[in-house]
Amino acid sequence: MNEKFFTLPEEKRQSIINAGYRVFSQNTYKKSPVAEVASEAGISKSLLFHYFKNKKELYLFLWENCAQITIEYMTEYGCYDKEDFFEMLYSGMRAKIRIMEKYPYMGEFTIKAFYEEDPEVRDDIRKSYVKYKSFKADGALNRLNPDKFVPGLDLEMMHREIYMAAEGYLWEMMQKLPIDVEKMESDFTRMIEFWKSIYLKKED
Amino acid sequence: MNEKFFTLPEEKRQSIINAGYRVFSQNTYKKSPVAEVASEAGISKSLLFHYFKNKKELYLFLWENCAQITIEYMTEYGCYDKEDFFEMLYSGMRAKIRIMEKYPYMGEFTIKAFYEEDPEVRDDIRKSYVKYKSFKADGALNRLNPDKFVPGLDLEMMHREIYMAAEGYLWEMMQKLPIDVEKMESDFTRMIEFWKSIYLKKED
DNA sequence: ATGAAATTGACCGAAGGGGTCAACGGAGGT
DNA sequence: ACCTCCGTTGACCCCTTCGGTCAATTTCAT
Repeated sequence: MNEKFFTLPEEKRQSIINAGYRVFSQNTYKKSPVAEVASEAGISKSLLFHYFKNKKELYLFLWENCAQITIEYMTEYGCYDKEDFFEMLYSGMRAKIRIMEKYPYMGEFTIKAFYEEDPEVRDDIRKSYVKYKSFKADGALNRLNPDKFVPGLDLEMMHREIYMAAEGYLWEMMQKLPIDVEKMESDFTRMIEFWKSIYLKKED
Repeated sequence: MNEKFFTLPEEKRQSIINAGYRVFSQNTYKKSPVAEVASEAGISKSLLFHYFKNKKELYLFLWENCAQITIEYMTEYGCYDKEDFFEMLYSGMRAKIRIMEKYPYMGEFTIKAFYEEDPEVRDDIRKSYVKYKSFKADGALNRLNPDKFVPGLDLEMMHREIYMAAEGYLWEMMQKLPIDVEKMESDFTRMIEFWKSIYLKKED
């Protein structure tokens, strides 16, 4: 891929990347027209082929970029170094919302790419995935201190439940782009407050 | 559309329908090849065009069929006539799982069709949607009796929370087809038990 | 003005798309 | 044995789309 791409003004690079995520997230790899990416980014197809030597390279760049972005934001919002469970939840959510704000279709692209079956890219996707897998912020369950929660609570169920509700909410939001960042933050904050109110032990 | 389609053996009709849902759920209307539907259903393209006079007719039939199926299952599982909130949740879930079992891609197709922008079908989709809208099993919130729940609980939040968790779970399941009906039922049952345990007032 | 870099429109060959149609083959009637 | 009907198909048509190239034009710093 052409190094010139990285010297492009932020705005232009952004629009190319987002056009890519949009197109590839709504079509399979094979049926995603490079021309559509170009025109949506406001440049000619020829120029796009000037930055990326072919469709595959563009696609794989976008894929690698997902991981980069995610790690970058997660680090910035301190998702890796929170002690308290709800704190971690909160910062994770904020990171995710910011990503959605800047790259609305990245989430869907990630999933679609992960399950992509086209032999032209499948193996590269798989290979690159294991490389980044270790960055996942797992082990939140172990960090839960049972003393803080209502007695007898099934912590694993609670964790699953919260996780799924968050997924469900994000999924719902993704259906009707563009997203409303303000609303999402306040919705999520309310939800976390709600969870705290029912799951945390009352100290009275 | 050709009436002969309805006299087809159940199995064959099924496979055509499912092939249709699969293809149209993973591509936009325009980029869904009729030939792919046919070959996946195990028949020739010509024969498919014998049953449906063109692509649009096939697509709209599948769309109408979604509503039919949904209403049929919801009725069969008594989703419209349950009094208790958790009972309703349970029967709704069972209906949904059975649908997913028989028509794995119907859910995704419904959403995709709903947001389809292609001028060739958009208006028909919209029009047909309002026709069925009234069948939605709404108003579950009003049916909630606050006395049965823990004092001070925000019922609306609880409702939203449960709804989103269910969505999140179903979405997760849909990513890795084919579905495991047994597992889904037991997962869901456990989740409902969990919700009951934390939201319902303890009578001791 | 000049040369290099950025950017494009026109173009190409291949593939894929919706839809048609003549023909095939088997079941049933005579 | 022959005909007829009908479910079914493969080959075909014509048009569009796609990935990728390239010569030509525009932009811009010097």
